[in-house]
Amino acid sequence: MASTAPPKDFDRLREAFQHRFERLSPHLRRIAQYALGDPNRFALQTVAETARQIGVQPSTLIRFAKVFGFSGFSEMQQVFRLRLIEGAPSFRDQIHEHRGKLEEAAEDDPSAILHGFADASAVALNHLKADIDGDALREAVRMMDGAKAIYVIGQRRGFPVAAYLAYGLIRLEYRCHLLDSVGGMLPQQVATIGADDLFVAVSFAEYAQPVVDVVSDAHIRKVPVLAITDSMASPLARHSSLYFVVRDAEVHRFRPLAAPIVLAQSLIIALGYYRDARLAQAAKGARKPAGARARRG
Amino acid sequence: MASTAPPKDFDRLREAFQHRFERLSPHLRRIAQYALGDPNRFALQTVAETARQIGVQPSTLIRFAKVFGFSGFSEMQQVFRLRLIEGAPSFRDQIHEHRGKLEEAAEDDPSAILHGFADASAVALNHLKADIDGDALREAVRMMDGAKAIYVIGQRRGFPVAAYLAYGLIRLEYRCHLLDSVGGMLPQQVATIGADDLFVAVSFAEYAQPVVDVVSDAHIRKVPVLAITDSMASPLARHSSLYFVVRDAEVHRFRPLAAPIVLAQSLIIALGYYRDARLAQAAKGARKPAGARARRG
DNA sequence: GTCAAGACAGAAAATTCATTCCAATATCCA
DNA sequence: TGGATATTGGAATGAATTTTCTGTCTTGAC
Repeated sequence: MASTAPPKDFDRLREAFQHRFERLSPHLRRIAQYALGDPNRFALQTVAETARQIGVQPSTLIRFAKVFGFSGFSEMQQVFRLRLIEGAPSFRDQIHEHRGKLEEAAEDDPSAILHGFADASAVALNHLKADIDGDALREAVRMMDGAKAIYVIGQRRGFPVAAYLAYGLIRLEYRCHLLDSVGGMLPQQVATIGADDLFVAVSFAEYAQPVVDVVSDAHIRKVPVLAITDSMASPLARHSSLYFVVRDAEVHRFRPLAAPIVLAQSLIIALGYYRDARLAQAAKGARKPAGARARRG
Repeated sequence: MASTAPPKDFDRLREAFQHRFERLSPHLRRIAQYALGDPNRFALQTVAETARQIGVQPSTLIRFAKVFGFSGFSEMQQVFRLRLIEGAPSFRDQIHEHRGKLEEAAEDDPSAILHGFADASAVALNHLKADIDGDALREAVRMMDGAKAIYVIGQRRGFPVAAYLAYGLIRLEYRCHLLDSVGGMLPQQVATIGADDLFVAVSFAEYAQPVVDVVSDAHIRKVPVLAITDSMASPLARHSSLYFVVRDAEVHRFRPLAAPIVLAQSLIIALGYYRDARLAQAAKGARKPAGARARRG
């Protein structure tokens, strides 16, 4: 076994785990993963408990410790325990420490910026809960589920949201295309979209012109449009069949994206349940009259 | 002995300690004091160790536990240990509580899904505030500001975050490229990145292989890598110069993106302030010796 | 001043736990 | 395909730790 001196502090041990990870056997890898993935639990559980959770034998844990130069598991676990005692002085203290200087002198303290921005985002999430109408969500889900194909567009600040929507839709196995303007063929792409498709647009002030153009074009051509935007007065709101307004207060000259992202995720989740329910219904209905035809290739 | 049901969570136990403190015998008081004064240590030490530190006999600790309705010392210590495992008292409990009533009763109610998911995201934001180290943020900002060019990559769930980072960096007028795999030239693109550039990677479990490959390739070639991922055990953590771990609990089979998004936004904001400060400094320094040359084309 | 009730110390017992060792299995190389 | 090496599984062992138990001490009341 490795006779090198065992790492005595957590950071070194973590580095050792990460450094030797590739050279470890499968079981030992899983141990390393578990230990780094949930170090607190690892610090407190007994060998038997941890072994059972990982799905290895207790003896494997001892071997693991010895590979890294410890005399046994307990000695290695001690490093994890010390981190808990000394490393994290106290959650409570840290929070209080920041709360004092939170609102004011934030500019040169990244940590304060993070705290402030996270708080602002949390506020935005509360606004979201209050603002979004349940019926509108239901209708949006129906629109997405019923579309032959879904085209998603968003630029600048809206692009991440659009990207998530496209990702989620594809994960749910909907036919979905994220319209970037790679190749500069955006208008031509949009021209192929029909009335039984769905257009999903995400745009916030100041509204990116291509998105506005594409949406109003779609609207004229009777393509249903679902919009996520930041004001009822937005050009997207005017030209869409259904839209969600997500208010965001500006913080540090930036607007939180948390609220629209959460809205997008919620839409995807709701759509997933909706589709599952529809499929279950269809399967049940089809079983009696026409035989087993619940799934088709 | 008190035959009342023992407090099962830390907050209740703490209250019980405080409430009955005056009525305790001297030794039991000292135990209560020690336990609340250094709960982490109390959670980790053995009966013998704690007894020696307090200056009482081990059996006194068992009696202490029984006074509060526990079957023995170990059972009481378990409450202290759970607190450490689950992080700050509230976070995980909140998620679990909400998960119970919100996740189940919600399937056909999009509004409930939105509320539940927004709450879960808010919890994730609290995690974020507690987890992210201020020094690491500072270092990340320095890395970004000092890089000749910044390359951002992220796929699947990480793509929206990567997209936001790229957007923010470009808005701040940093030289930045978002690496999508359009055209399938990803490895070749990466091969052109040098040691004075910076690589920013965003990836969560299950880690998209191209991102992992690209990061480990960059790491080998000594290109600094800044990673945003979800575990210390992540392959990104292994191969990066600096990484942020953003934990989030799965809700409705989807993981909230709010926390990594907020982290990304905070990084951009902090970077903006940092650059402004640097430029102001440079302008002031340059004004005297060499005339007005604060900005260069 | 004595008695009673609770608190405490310390050793002994019981339980739990980490560790060891060997057999069995899987993996790799020829 | 066969052998060799590395890896894993599982029961047995031994150490450590919690818990129990009994006797002693302190405290307060009558």
